[in-house]
Parts: sequence; structure tokens; C-alpha cells
Amino acid sequence: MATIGDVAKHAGVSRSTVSYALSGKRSISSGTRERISDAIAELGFTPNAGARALATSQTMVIGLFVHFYEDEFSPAMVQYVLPISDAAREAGYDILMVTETDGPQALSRITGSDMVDGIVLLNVAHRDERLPVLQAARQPGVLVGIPDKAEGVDVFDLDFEESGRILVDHLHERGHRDIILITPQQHVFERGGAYAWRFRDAALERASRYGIRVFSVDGVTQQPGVNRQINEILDGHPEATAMIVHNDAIIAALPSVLHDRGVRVPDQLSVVGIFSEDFGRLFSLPYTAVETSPDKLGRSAVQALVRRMVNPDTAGEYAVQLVEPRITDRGSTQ
Amino acid sequence: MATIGDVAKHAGVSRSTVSYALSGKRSISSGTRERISDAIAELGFTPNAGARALATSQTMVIGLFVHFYEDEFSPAMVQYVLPISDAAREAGYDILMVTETDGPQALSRITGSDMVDGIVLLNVAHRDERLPVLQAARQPGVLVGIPDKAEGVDVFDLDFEESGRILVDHLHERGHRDIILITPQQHVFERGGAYAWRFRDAALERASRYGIRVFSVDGVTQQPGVNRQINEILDGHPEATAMIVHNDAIIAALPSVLHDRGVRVPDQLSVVGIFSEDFGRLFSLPYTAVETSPDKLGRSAVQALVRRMVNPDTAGEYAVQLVEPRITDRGSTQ
DNA sequence: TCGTTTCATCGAACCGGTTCGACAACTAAA
DNA sequence: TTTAGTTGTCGAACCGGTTCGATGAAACGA
Repeated sequence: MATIGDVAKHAGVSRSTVSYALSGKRSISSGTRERISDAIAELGFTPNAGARALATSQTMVIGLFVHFYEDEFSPAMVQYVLPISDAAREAGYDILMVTETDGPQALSRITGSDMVDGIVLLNVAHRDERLPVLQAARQPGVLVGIPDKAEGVDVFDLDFEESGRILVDHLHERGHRDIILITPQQHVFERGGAYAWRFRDAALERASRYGIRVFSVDGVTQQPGVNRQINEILDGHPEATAMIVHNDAIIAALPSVLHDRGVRVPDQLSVVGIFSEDFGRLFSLPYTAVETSPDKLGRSAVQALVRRMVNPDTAGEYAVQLVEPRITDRGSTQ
Repeated sequence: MATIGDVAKHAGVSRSTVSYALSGKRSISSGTRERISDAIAELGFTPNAGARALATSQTMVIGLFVHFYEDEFSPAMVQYVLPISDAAREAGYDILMVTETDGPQALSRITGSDMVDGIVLLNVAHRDERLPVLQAARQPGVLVGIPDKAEGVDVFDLDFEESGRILVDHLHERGHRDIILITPQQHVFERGGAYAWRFRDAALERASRYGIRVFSVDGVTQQPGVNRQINEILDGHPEATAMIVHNDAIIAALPSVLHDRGVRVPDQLSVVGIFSEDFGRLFSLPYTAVETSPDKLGRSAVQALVRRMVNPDTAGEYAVQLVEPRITDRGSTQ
């Protein structure tokens, strides 16, 4: 492989001149510039990333930490990963994707060896063990998901509390007094997925203010349990006229279960949920829902991170930034 | 950040001694070994990846190139990515994930700058533009998906031809004489996804040998077209007693459509498909199917790649390795 | 007891870039 | 005509590791 020295020799200049021609940090006469770019083309030279990283202390790589939980509904995660990858590339960064189960150890390995310039943590829990490691790292970090307290990192998430209120409001406006609320599976609460209770508690609080009765239950993830559970819930609550679903597995299975039971939406039951447009399309979900905008979330997170990486001195002003929930009416309520 | 020089000073030895203590390539007295490891612990030293890569010409990173097609059913891709990531880590490698649309350019950027020690190409097309770039690269490569001709790379895929034959045999044994075959969407054929016609042609060939009549049609991907298309196909072919589905979007939507039509499986229609166990669970598919084993595929691919990276001299013997299809009987045929 | 191994360690060179300071040649201002 | 400034280029140092050859000390066999 050609090195910068080969290019220099071929163009009859010094290595530093080639470097300056490449970076444009010093002026180069048009003659040598041309000889250099000819040599580069002829030799097929591409700067060695490791050497460059060593010299500049910049790798132009972002570490993306994804935690795939076994009990989780996996397709949702891709929606976050892709926009992050795209946004990173637009800013000139590549993505080192880490999916290890032992997050903290993997994180210190990656940050300690300076493989990346910045870190994105996906699916952050209330008490996330990766967070202290990230805070101790040299590299700036950004979280998707809200931990109990985050200092020194930027935090992005959908405003799940507002989302819960919006959906309760939506049903309240239509006169519903008895609703079923299906929340994420129990494991999500246990492992500290804050979005679960942020949504639930805000919804319950708003409902109680209206005097709406809410039957709240954790959903399950695995078939055939999902269908059975939906049926049990509906059997147990014939008085309910509406349903709020904050659970991917449940909402994906809902159309077929309701159809089996002969329940017409919205005539006999109003249904609202919270999921991304892509997810809804994937499962052909005909339900009015709060859009979770994983693409917007991922892009904003990367943009914030890039700002920190480019400008590491402006340390202050770390903030939690909530994406505003937007409801998409698909006519599943009345 | 602590460097190896800091550790050396702290332990009162030279840099090379620290390096040898770390790698174990020369013997070190137990006394200095201990002083060194104490110093490492105290200073929190982790070797700089860039410097190490520069010195050893090894990055311990594998480049994973994933092409997400817009018209594609995305959740399928995750199933490949995760096992690859896991297998790589087990071998000591991290994953640089590249999702750029312009595959060839991205590939030459990554290989040219020596960011990775090896390359995995997912979703390889018959005439894949990334392939010549990969073949010209210094790093070994492995493909998932079969190109028209691959030299200098290892190729892995499910044996789609055998899969097609297995499913036709399965229906033939049960006496079916008229079957519907739903293949991947037209775009897959157009872009050269060889698995599409490998499966279809083998199935058609086998069926014609048996004298089975086959109505073959490309599926669509986007709702609500999917449901409509399934209905049209069934309306148009009342004589068909069985259905082979090689199309993720179609098979995901099939249970609800068949239910709507009041078609009982297998009493009124036998259904077989080809999808992974995970995919089947995700969509609660009750159909007998050939298991696509993306985990096995991904793992074998990485293992082959690691072998090449560790042992670059043994160049010979590049081979196409087909994973043997295994049918999972879920009782959807009679 | 002396030459020969073995063991443990060191210094220097190298991997392939970037960047600082120096300097010659030329231009512009005094 | 001298001085000051600009432009284009070079050499050397540096980033943080690894590895080769050399070397002194200790252990060994004759």
C-alpha cells in the first residue's frame, strides 16, 4: 500500500508538503499541487486511518452502543440505528457498533483505547451502569433514553409524559370514562426503562384528574401469550370503551385478535397507541397513535454529539432535550 | 490519558519491557511483571488502538456492510447483524457497521484507509458492485449471498435451491397438484438478489418434474397492497390447494388475510414458507417452513473470515458454502 | 574454572501520518 | 536600496505503540 512518503517521492516533494496539500492548511503552488494529486491518483493513495488517528487524536468514528434485550421486541431498534448511522456519515463519521451484553466493560474498552471520538448510548435505563463509565471517559457522550441523573452528557428522548397526556386527552375529548392501559412488559419496568413509567404515570395522573377509570396492566412479549392476554383483558373489562397501548408486541398482535373477537374499531372499541410511522406500516396498524420519531431522535442525538466532538471546550449547558410528541390520527377512535 | 511510557516510568522499566509484559512475547521476571501491572492498574492504562494498529498493521475491527433497501422488509436484517456482531466479538474483533447507499465508494474508503482487518458483505447481489472493490482490497472478505462469480472471497448462503425442492417435495408427498408460489418482490429480482430465482427456479423445475401446476407471482411489499394482492391471488386460483411463500411481507400478513377470508389452514389450504425461527415468532406464523438460520449463517461467515485474517497466506480454496435447509413442521399442511 | 546458554531488560528503529519552526526566494513598502 | 512581509517548501519532532538486536548477569555443562 502506498504511503504518504511514496506519494512525496513520486511527486518530488517532501512528506509534509503532501500533507499540507491534502489538508489545505498551508498554501501550495498550483504546480506542485497538481503533481501531488497526480501521484495520489496514480498510486491509489488513501491515508492510513490509524496513523492519522495517532497524529491528530481523532478517529472520525462514533461508538454506538445498542443493547438488545432478549425479552424485547427487536425490530424497533433498527429504526434508531439507521438514522444515527446516516447522520454520522453526513458529518464524516463512521459507526463502531457494539452490541455486547456487558455494556460497561465494552464501553471502557472502547473509550479507553481511544477507538472513537464520541459515544451514543441507546436504550438508556433509569440506573444505567454504562453511564458512570461514559462520564469518566474522555469522549463526549449522548444518550437516547432518560437516566435518573445525567451530568456531562446530552440526553434525548421522546416526551413520554406528554405523550401519555395527549392520548388521555384525546380519549377524554371523545367522552370515554373507562379505559384499558397496556404498558410495556414487566421486565422493562424492572430494568429501569424510564419511558415505561413516565408514560404510564403521566397518563394515570391525567386520567384521574378527569375522573376516568383506568385499568392498567403490563403486557407480555412472547406469543402465544400475547393473544391470550389480550383476550383475557378484554373479557375482564367489558365496560371499557377505549384502550391505550404502549407495548409493541401487543399492538402488533391487536388487529388479528380484535378481528377474531369480532370487535370493530372504533365502533365498539377505540384504540390508540404509541409507535413510529415505520413500525405502524410494518405491521399495518390502523390505529391513531403518538409518533415516536426515532429518526428525528437519532439525528438530533448525533448532531448534538458532533457539536461536542468538534468543540470539546464548551463544556457547559448539558441538557435533556425532549422530542415533542405528535399525534397521527388514523381514525381508530370515536 | 496514560501512555505506555507513563507506565514504564511508574514501574521503573523501559517501554519495551511494558510492551513485552503485556504481550507475553518475552519472559519477564515476576517482580517487574507485578510492578508493571500495579502501574497499569494505578494509572488506568489502556493501549491506544490507533498506535497499536499502526505498529502491528492490525485493527481488530471487522467492517460490516449492510444495505438497507427502501423496498425491503427491514426486520429481517437484524437477525443477521446480531450473530455477526456476537461472533466477531468472541474472536476479539469489533464491528464497524457501514450502511451507506453508495456501497462501492464506502467500501474503498474503509479498506483503503486500513480501518478494518476484514470485510463482511451482507445481502450480496448477483452482480454486486461492491465485489470488485472487495477483491481489489488488501483485506480478506466474506459474502452472505451468492454473486455470479466470486474469486478471492468466501461465500455463504442458505441453499435456496434445495429449499425450494424440499418444499415442493413436501407438498407433492401430500398429493397437491395445484400450488401457488409467491416469490420476493420484483425489485429483488431486478437488483439481482440471486436467492429469489434460485429458490423459484428450483421449485418450478422440481414441480414440473412431478407434473404439478404452479402459479408463480412476485409479491409486493407495501401495505395495503399486500392484503389486496393476497386476496386477488386466492380469488384467481380457487383450484390451488397449497401455497409456497417466499416473501416476508406476504407471509407476515397471511394469517390475518386467510382469517378474514375464513380459509382454514391446513383443511382448506396448505401453506409452507421459508423464514427464520425468530421471524416466525415475531409474527406468530403458524406455518411449516424452511428455517433460514441467519444466526448459523452469520457465525460461519465470521469464523471463515477470522481464519483468513489470522492466516492470510493460505490463499487457496475459496469456496461457496451452503447452509443446509432444515424444515420445521408446524402442521400447516395436509 | 572457563566458555556457553538462558534470562531479563534496554535502546533504537519503525509504523504512517501531522505540525511546528526555519528558510530561501520573491514582492511590496519605506 | 534596504527593510519588512509573504509564499512555498523542507526537515525534524511527535503521536503511542511493537519489535529487533544487543547486553549484562545468572545458571549451566565440561
